[in-house]
Amino acid sequence: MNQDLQGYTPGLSADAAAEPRLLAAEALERLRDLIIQGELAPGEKLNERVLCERLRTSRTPVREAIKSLASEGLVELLPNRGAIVTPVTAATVREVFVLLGALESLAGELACVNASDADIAEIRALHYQMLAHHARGELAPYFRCNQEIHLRLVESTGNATLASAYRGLNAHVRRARYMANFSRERWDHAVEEHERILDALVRRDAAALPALLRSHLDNKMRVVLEALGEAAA
Amino acid sequence: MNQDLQGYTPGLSADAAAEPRLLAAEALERLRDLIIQGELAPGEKLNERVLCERLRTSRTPVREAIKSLASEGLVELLPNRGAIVTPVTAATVREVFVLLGALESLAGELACVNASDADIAEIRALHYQMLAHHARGELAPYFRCNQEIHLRLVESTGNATLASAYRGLNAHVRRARYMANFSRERWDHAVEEHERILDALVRRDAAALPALLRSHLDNKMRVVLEALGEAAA
DNA sequence: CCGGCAAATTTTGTATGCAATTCAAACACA
DNA sequence: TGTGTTTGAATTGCATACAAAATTTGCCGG
Repeated sequence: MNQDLQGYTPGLSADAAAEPRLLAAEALERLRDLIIQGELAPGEKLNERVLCERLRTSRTPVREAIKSLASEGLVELLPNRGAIVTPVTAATVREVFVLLGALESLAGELACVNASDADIAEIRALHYQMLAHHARGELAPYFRCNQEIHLRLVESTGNATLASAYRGLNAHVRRARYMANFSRERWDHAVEEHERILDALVRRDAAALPALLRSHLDNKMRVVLEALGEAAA
Repeated sequence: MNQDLQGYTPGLSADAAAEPRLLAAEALERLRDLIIQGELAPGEKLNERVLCERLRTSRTPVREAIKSLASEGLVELLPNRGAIVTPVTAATVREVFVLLGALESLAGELACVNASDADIAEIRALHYQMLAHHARGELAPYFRCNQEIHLRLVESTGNATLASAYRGLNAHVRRARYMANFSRERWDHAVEEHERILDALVRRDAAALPALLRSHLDNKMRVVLEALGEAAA
């Protein structure tokens, strides 16, 4: 439901001379990153003038970006009073995770039927790459692989609407995730879950995969909620 | 040029009477309705100047509305070339319905646990109202009741994120629905399904309700796809 | 010192001007 | 006649000017 600029690959030998990029799209992406990485804190007021200086542009693109972010749910609009970064509460995190669980569960079901062998092979490769990062204790690269695996799984369903919805919701989670540093034990457990998930995917076991994904998401949720200082359900 | 014209008419615009509503929000709503009701046809190009005249406003609110609609997926942005109404293809309709099926299924599960007795009572009342419209063959009011029931069900889960995602996707479906005029037989069948759905909800039967909703959505999808002239899966 | 009112300032919302890109039509040339 | 080019019009993207609303500041009376 959010517009995605996924087809754009910045560094791939495209002619660097021509730059048909729109300022508004650029502003949208940068603001979204600022929010996800917490540089714009939850609840913080977005001052248009300040953002204009930061993004080196005028108010028009900034305002358009803010409107888009509101549609994605990352900011809230207060009529005649501007916009604030959507607060991250335990309640909303729980809501998002429940929804993501349903989405990934559906994705698992569909992927078993629709994913190509190449899709699965790529996911398996990413899985092993992730294992390597886990073995070396490289947290940030592990996270990237992890994200990539989940995203690829969703995309392998061939349902672009599902993938788009997934990306939008995932932005919320990634924002919360930034606060969550979990224990080695939790980490090991998550990796084990991924082993079982990959196994079910390779076997195209549509009966098992959805439940595995849902419970995996459920555990992720608990970790994040703990980090938020709230008791998980 | 003549600034007097803009500040001139507090009472001339038809809808001006009461509220300090924002033009951008108004434009967004009206454009969305125009798209959903097919007055702006799928694939049609959105000309800003034309829309400005139609909505009696300047380009700024219109542009912001278009950006928001793009985030919702109702229009597609073509950089430097404006925007078009997102085409309705059998493929995207199928995608959206599959997703909606998962969402309503989840909603059913959650509603059985979280809905208040008052929520369920209200849904039951709407159900009987819908039955009345069905008995009288009043199609449009029937649709409204139907929509309202599904929306109330989703909202009764208490998961605002879920409800928001549902509303967004539902806009797409309603747009397709406008083309679908189904047979009396199909209609009767849909009503029967609603009977079973209401029954499961009243019993808070979380084991049965999700599957009922999913299959209900699946049938709705078939009807819409048929109306689109495509063979359903 | 405090609370409430009012002017001043800031900030948002809207309209419009200007530049750059795209689209279309006329034209030149083979 | 068909094709490529060029030039003009229309449209989009961005910046800015203007108006309205909200926030802050300062003043006054109590």
